[in-house]
Amino acid sequence: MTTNDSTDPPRGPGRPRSEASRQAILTAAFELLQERPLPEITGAALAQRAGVSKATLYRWWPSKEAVVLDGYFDALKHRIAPSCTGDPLTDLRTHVREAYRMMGGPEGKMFAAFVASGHFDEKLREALNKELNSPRCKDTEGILGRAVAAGQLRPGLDIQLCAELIWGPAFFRLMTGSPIEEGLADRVTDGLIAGFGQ
Amino acid sequence: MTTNDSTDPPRGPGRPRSEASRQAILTAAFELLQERPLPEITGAALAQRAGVSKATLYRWWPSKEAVVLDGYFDALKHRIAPSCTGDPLTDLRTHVREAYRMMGGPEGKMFAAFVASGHFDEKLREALNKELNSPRCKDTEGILGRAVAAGQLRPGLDIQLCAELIWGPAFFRLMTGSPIEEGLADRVTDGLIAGFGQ
Amino acid sequence: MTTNDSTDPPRGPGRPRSEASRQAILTAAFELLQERPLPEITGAALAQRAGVSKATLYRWWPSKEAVVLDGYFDALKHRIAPSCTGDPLTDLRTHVREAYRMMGGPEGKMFAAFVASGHFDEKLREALNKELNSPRCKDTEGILGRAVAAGQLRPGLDIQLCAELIWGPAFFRLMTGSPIEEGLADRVTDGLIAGFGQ
Amino acid sequence: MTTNDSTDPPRGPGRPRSEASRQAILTAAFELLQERPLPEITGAALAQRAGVSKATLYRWWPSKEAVVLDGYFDALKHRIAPSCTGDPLTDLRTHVREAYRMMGGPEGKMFAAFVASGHFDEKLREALNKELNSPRCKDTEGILGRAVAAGQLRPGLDIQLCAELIWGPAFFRLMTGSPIEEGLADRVTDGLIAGFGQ
DNA sequence: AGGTAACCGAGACGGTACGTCGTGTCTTTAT
DNA sequence: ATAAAGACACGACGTACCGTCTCGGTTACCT
Repeated sequence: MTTNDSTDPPRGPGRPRSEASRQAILTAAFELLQERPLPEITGAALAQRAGVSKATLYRWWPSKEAVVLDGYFDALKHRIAPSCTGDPLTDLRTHVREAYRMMGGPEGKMFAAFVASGHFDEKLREALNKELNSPRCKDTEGILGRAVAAGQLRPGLDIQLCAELIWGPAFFRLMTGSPIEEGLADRVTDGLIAGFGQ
Repeated sequence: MTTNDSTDPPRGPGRPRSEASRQAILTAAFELLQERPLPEITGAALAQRAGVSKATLYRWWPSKEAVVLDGYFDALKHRIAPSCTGDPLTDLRTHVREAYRMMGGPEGKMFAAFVASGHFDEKLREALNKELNSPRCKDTEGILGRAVAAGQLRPGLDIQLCAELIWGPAFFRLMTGSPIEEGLADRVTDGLIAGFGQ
Repeated sequence: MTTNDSTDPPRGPGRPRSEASRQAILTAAFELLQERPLPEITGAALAQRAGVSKATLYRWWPSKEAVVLDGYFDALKHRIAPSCTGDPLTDLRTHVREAYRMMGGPEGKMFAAFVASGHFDEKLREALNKELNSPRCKDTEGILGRAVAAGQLRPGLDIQLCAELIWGPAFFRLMTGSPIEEGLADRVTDGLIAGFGQ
Repeated sequence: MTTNDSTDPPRGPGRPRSEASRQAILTAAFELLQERPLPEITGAALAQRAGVSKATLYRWWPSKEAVVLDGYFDALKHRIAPSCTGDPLTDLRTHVREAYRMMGGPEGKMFAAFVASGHFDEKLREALNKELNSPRCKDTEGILGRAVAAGQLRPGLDIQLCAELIWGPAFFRLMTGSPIEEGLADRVTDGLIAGFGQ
């Protein structure tokens, strides 16, 4: 969440932080996250799986949720880089497709668990917004902006709202437990283009 | 969730279930729900507040979440009855406004807590969908259908999708912790009418 | 313990106590007593086995221990009737043998359970003393008295003490969990005769 | 019972067991034992009195009875050291007097509670036999043996039986709830010496 | 014949103790 | 200083049993 960045070692005295432990913890966290629902991941199990003491966990992270979230972030190298072909509408379609594919897959499962947990944990929620939700919305808004600029979407479009209209159904499905089926992304995109295109 | 229905007393032998206890429990549940976040509501506190034994709680409900959800349902007499003025578009606007007002207020806070908890509790989620989410979407779809029939929205409109586009941003805001401000409902409605009206 | 006597019916108005239920309860109590240790006999199990409601138990007995004790008494028709052959020393030997055989068998197991429970339950202890312990000691003392009178035991013998010396080892074995083996009774009797005979 | 021995600290890694907690628990156990009957001593009360968590109790002892028994043992420094004046008969008299005084006093009350509880708890019974009953009988037998060797008791005396004849009445009184009055010890000793002396 | 009263079964109730589990902290020795 | 090991205080959990109570119904006596 905060303390886990393995940046810059301008070391003072004493034994340095074990990079091996840090990696083992993050790996263990992600493994457990795939095996069982978040509330069933205990600090003890996490420590044992990583071959690490509980104290080490709490020395570097404020809570077990923070650890697991970092494990999730760490395993998440493939953020949705907004594709950029030149045709904004194609980019949009691809972007939404990828987003919905992710939300409908195992990663979405984890994401939903964090969103749910975040409702009772401010820190967690903020980290999640900062690292995932905000950038993703910004990406979407960027593409929408380019489409408007290219004259493919109506000028004066409420871009921020439009981004929320895109992500909204995914959240709705995720949190109500409905599946995010194959064609949903295109239905959303088509609908919006039909409505807001020109 | 299931057992709480105070319907039909075709009694067999034995002491009948205490209606007073049942009501006290539901009331206590709703009170506590207003006072603190769901995970901080304990079974013992619930029982004590209701002047009831813990055993009585667990005799009738499978978990404290179920109790609290029932308390929430019980206190929820004012479902959003879809207003029906005659003008579908006005009805739609009113409907969305009311929905967003609810989602943005204290009741939405509780609702969000149940949605979040439901992610880790199938029973809870199903009850929530059955009692709230599904009926609300049906209401929305009904209004949209009438608007289409009245020729105020484009024929062939993907009504189910459109309902999700309406509810989606509310869920998005709720689960990311963003406020659902005053004008959001109208922005959504206006946007959709602008896009899908004719 | 007290209320269970099925004596004299000088009845007033109202439905009379069900003799069938009373018997069923006592039988069930004794059956359960043979099946499991006393603390594992619950009021509910007792009632269920007897096909009776818990209320009926508590209407007639003050506690479940009292019920089970009555079941034990009820099944105990063969009190050790002090044999009386004419030779007091032979009678004594037979009496002690029978007493120790009982204490070493399954009945002694139950008896010990009541003695143990009685330590934490005054009522229970008193009933046990009144119905079993006192009469048994009286029997023993009677035989000892006859032996003294017949000049077979030393005159001036402390008869009450002697009875306790006879019963003492049995209690000692019972409460320490040591077995009461075949020959113990005779060892006790022989020892005492050797010491106190003349 | 087993785990409480504060012996040998050949320590490995990890936080060592808190000696302070251990002592506080044993002290609390003994205090409570003096205040109320054993079955009314609850695990929670024990923990609270000792300023310790319930988990710590159950980490080291299998049951509350075991804790209390250890508390009892711990407070019991004054085992009846068999007095040894030179005259075995005097020693015997003193030994029995002390034994009966103990059994008749408050310590005997506790002892009886453990004996009673032990009847339903094998572990408890074994610990009690190993720590108290067996050594005490061995002491008695030792004195009896010396008396026989000194020619003060009849040769060939059944020493083990004789020890049980000595302890038997004390158990009898204890478990039937009769008082162990002042002169009982001497009556027993005198009776046995009269019978088995020479 | 009808009334009254004590009984019966079923089973829900308040209360209390149980023993377990998870959290985050603290205390050791070893690196 | 940091690590593993693991003991610790705290507090919630859900279960079990106790003895009481509240129902609808059932006998019996007593007018």
